[in-house]
Amino acid sequence: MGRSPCCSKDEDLKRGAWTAEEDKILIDYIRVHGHGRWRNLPQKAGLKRCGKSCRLRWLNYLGPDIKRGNISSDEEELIIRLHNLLGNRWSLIAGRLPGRTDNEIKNYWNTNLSKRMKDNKDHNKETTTSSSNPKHPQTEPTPFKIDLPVIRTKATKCSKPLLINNNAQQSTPIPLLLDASAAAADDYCNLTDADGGLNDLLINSDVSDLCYEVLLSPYSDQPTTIFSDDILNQWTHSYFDDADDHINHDDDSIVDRHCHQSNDKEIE
DNA sequence: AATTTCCACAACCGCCAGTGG
DNA sequence: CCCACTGGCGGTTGTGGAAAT
Repeated sequence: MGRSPCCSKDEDLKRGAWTAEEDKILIDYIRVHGHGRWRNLPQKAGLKRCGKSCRLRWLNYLGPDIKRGNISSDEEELIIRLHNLLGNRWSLIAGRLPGRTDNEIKNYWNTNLSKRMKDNKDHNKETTTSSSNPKHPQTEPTPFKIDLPVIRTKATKCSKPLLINNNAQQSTPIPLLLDASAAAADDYCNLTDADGGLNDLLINSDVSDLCYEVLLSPYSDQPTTIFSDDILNQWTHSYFDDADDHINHDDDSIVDRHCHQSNDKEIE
């Protein structure tokens, strides 16, 4: 016997678009009682809605900090950069855009940007193809082999930072790699949200300074984001300085993180 | 003017992690 | 440890309006 669903489909609950009246009821209720306890909220507020639906309505539409209106070009550029960096991690991306919700950004990406990105990609492919000389085919370029530990993102949460990949034996610290293109992969370690610390760093930092991009493969025009050592040191120290009881610092080591999740894999 | 297609976005759904009893 | 509950996330769907035919 599993958990009961958020709202039974048999119940006489209203679905679909919210009316102005329902909005008002929800706003008034939250103004007085605050939000939380979403499951019981509709009943207490007198709404024939599922709690989850109320929560979504509040978070995505009615909340006081929600910014309506068109996405500016600055915001768009930031979304593109962050998506390149983080993949489909809309809540993280939204955290960098005050007043914008993850849903809004997700919609904007799906309707505008993803198509544009695809078009750009196609255009690049065409350009590359048309510029090649069939009589003198170039040898396939050798993929740039980079022997680095890779952390692929996963859209799940970490709660505890654990030590730690010690590369003290290496003469130069190796950069960590975040492969945003693998964001949907199921079984890789997550680079974010160690008790919120890294999230905060991501959210509160200027991403344009965080990283640089390289093409690891000549077969893909999808750049891979590499964080510079400086940034990683900054991240790891500013975060872990506050958590010294968790961490043993090692001067020449790059701090690596593993998730608490049992299915986390070793970095490659 | 009527119909069809496309687009934007609000809303829904299923899953997962965290939490507390 | 187990289980139920809650909140949160990302993917997907539904729908109304605009544009095209």
